[in-house]
Amino acid sequence: MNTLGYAILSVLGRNPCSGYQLATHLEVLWPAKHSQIYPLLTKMEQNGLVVFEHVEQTGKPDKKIFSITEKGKEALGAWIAEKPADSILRDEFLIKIYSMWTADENHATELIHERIAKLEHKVALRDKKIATVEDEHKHVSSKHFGRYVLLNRSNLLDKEEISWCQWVLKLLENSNVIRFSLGIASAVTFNKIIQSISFFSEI
Amino acid sequence: MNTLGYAILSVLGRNPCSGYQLATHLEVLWPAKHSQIYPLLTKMEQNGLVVFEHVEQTGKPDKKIFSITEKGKEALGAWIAEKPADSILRDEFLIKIYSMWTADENHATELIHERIAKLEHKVALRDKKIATVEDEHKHVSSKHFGRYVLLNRSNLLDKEEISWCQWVLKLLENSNVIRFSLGIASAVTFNKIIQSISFFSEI
DNA sequence: TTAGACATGTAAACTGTTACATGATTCC
DNA sequence: GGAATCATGTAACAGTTTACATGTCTAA
Repeated sequence: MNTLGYAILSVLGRNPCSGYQLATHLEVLWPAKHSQIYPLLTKMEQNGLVVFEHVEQTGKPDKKIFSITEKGKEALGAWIAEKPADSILRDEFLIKIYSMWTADENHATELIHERIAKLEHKVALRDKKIATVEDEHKHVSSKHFGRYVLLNRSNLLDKEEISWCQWVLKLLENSNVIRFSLGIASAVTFNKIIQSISFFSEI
Repeated sequence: MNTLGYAILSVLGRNPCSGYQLATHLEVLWPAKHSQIYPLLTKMEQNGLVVFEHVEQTGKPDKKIFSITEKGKEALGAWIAEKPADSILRDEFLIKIYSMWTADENHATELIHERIAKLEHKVALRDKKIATVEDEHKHVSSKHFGRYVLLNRSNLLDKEEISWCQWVLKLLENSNVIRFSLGIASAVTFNKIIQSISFFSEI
């Protein structure tokens, strides 16, 4: 069993659901496409980790509702007790930021503004989700506690990244000020600008 | 060419280096094993994006020092101008946190403490790296500016995650207080505890 | 003396993405 | 009329990891 399998067991541990629903719920935990989820569910069902029930629907296609079994819960519990593997982040944005100034300096501001817009959008969506979490699910005793704290985690981190973006924008702006004013600026003005650039690193 | 290829070009854009060195430098940009890097470098060399020079060494194995070509710079520049793909984060810790309380509540505190330790270790290492960045490389004009801002980004985010971990620990602690004191606590005390639990969400 | 850094490569296995396949319903 | 949602599946391909291979030097 791979990590995706345990992620699936985690989601099913709260609510039985279809492969289609799993694909959306997994997004925050361990992103996967339906083409990976369906075959794995079949395999897990054969191994007795999950069971499913056919649900006929009118107007919509029929679906299979999967639930976790006792064996599945045991397997999940054993896996959780192991130390988690190091996290892996793959983000093209980081590569582009890294090389931005060697390749095309003017494009940098646009790239960062688009990043901010995306992050703000994500935060807004999650804020709505957090707002619908009822107070009784915000406590350790609730099975929705894990989801609640993870939603908050993502938002804290995304907001922090927005702050970082704004810091970088400030650095870019200040460097433009220097460039435009170098011809007329006195040494005193220049030093003031240089000092203002490092305002963030002192926080 | 895949994203790893552009990540390699990005690193070579600053400093020519060997496949072995690339493996370490790529860690923050696009993690990859040497078994993936070496064959790709050969392919990129055949396509004229990079060139290499044999360097004989005594005591150590010989190495190939790769540099980016003009064609490589053009390819990188064109790729940077495209919109970055959505970032992908795969983190087993998140799955374990999500399921922690259904499977084994007592283990949660340990898991989070280990997370904090790891994050603090990473931050300390990066702080050292940031400290060695000279002031002239902290400006947009430097080819090390990208690395400098990315180091700061990672540290800001890791520090924010440490705060989040401490918030979760607080929630867990408070729930224990409630559990232990329920038999003797007055309604007033109970309400005070409940209020203290949400202190963080008001920030 | 044993682990880790330096250094490069290949092969097999596994994981993940894209494309192919089908089809009704609802909302703009 | 077209896109999105619901719903499940397979096949081919691309990307990533683990294991196999080899060998020296240095520091704990």
